[in-house]
Amino acid sequence: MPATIVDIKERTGLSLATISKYLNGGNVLPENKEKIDAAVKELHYEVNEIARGLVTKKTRTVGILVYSIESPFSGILLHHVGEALRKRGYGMLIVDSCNDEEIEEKNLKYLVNKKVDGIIALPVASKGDFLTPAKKADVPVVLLDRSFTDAEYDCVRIDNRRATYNAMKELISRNHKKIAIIASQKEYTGRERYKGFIEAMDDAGLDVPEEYRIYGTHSIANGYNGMKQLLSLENRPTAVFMSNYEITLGAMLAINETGYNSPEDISLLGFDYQLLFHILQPQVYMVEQPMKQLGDHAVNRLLQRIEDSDVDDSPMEIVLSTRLQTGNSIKTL
Amino acid sequence: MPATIVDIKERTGLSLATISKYLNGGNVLPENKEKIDAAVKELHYEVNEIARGLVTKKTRTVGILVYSIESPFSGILLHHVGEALRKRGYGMLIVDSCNDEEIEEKNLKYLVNKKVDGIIALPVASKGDFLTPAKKADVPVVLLDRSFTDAEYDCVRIDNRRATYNAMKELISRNHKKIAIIASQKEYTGRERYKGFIEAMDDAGLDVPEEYRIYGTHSIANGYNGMKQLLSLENRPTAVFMSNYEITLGAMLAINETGYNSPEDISLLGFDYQLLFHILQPQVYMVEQPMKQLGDHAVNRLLQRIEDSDVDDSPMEIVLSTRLQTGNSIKTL
DNA sequence: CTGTTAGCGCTTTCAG
DNA sequence: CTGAAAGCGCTAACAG
Repeated sequence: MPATIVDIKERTGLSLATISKYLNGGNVLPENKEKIDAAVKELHYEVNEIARGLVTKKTRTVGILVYSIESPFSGILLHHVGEALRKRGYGMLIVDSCNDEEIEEKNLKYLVNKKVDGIIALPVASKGDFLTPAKKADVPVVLLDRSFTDAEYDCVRIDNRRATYNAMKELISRNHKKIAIIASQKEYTGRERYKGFIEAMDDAGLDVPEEYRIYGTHSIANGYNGMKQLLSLENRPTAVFMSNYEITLGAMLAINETGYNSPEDISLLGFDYQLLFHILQPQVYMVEQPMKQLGDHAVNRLLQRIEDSDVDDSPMEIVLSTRLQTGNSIKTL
Repeated sequence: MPATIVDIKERTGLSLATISKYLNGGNVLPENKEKIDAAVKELHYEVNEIARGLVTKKTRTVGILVYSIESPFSGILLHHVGEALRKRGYGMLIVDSCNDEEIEEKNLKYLVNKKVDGIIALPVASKGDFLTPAKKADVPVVLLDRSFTDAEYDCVRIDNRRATYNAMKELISRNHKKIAIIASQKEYTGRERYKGFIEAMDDAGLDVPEEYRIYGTHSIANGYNGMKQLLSLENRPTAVFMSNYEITLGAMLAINETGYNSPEDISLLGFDYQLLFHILQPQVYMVEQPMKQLGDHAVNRLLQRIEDSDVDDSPMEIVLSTRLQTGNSIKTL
């Protein structure tokens, strides 16, 4: 039903080529310009992006593959990604993997079939196999927040290991020796942060007994159960490092329920700062990621690959730095 | 570079029509079936959805127009919407209005030009004017969470006014008389909840002095500043109703900072339950919305309009019920 | 600057 | 059941 370029042709008597050219920013006689403008207005003409995409082989759409759209962390990241894309004239086709690798695999194919110009992926899987269809179809992919062990794709992220290592100094320098960790072994970020933790402890000559290592998933449940378990130990740790937002929430829930207090009974160090942690008592020390920069860099790198034909083709990691948001959740021993 | 149906034609010797028919579930001789399957596999053929869309005039994509993708509330809703769409074979093209009406207007046009089959809108604007391009292009729209005064579009939501009215009974029946409100006059939901509040107070014969009415936006800042203001009044209220998630967060931040306690010094009633409120002290009484049902109903209604040609055409409101999540933030006077 | 022509990759008549 | 041919709405040569 909507007007097409042919309707404009009939209305103005001009040729398709002239109209198309003008509509795409080309030059035409002022007289024709007016004619076209008038027809466009009267007919409420809007380009059919589908038809355009078929011939240009560009959709000006970037596919976003996100492990979970529900997580507040990804929400904030997507906001920045979307803003950066919008400013450069791109839209985003978001697919939610619901933390499920099978769904993720299907979603990836869906994006490729939709002919997105590129993909920004916050993957569930820890290997890049599922990205093969994109590679085959020559669709560039930039990983965001989460990387794979083999650096086959561009990736924009923080140095999770180092960020954790440095944050741990806060606990160690304040004389904590019995430090436990609740982390994820399922997610890339959780594993990296775990390594940073272990390194920091090793370098400080501190032992981490098995019972101090809660190594599950990035979930509220893991934080909750993990903290309960730690608090019930005979030899209770004096401090706990929690490797992400959800774990931190869950852990604090457990502390509240069991009647312990932080930092009196237990000191806390978390990851993924959000405004929310201002209103919790205590205010938790948190490693904060530069969300806007992460989104901006991912978009820049992807559009570079899409728009510059002669871009440096080798995979590239962009690693941004973090800061430690201080609070009052750590007691000096 | 990817294989097309023509490549399959050359490989199998069959005609385009036959291949297309089979690929779309039609019947062909078993012999040909095998040939096509083999070719598809060898060539890694995948349909070009763009080309298909151009001829079928269906993209199997639903546009999502969301006021802010950053809000945890919308994140959860989008998760459910996405899941429901995926199960029915649709994808979602999400555009983020960043709480800005101008962006929203442009985004709407973008979706229409992208030829989405339908749109689910969580609008910023409080009037439906900006949706005209969708109407003109015959793209069905279902509003979600937020409605307009004139019921021109389908809408799936809760009864904000009644939900507030009923929740207020909890405060009123526990003898609170000096009850303040922090709400939004910018958003539809805020205004409706404000009305429900006023009605409840009126019916209880309770007065709401001007200084008890903080009427700004749904933001952490409004909650924070509003609560500070209320706490500094000479004639302090004994209870406060907060009209959404962000306001509740901000208000609790203010309470924590000023050293007051809830429920001892002030009783609290909020809106938009989230797991997070379990770990705050006190646990706030919250009106909880049926998120999954909201998403499911929005998708069902939209797909009905898209797929059933002879659907009841008149705009329809689907209003779901809420429940009150109890906590310990209300003192009985 | 303008117009003609030929597709993009697919589905869909309509004959055979 | 199969194939030939037309065309979705647009852009991209290439002439004029």
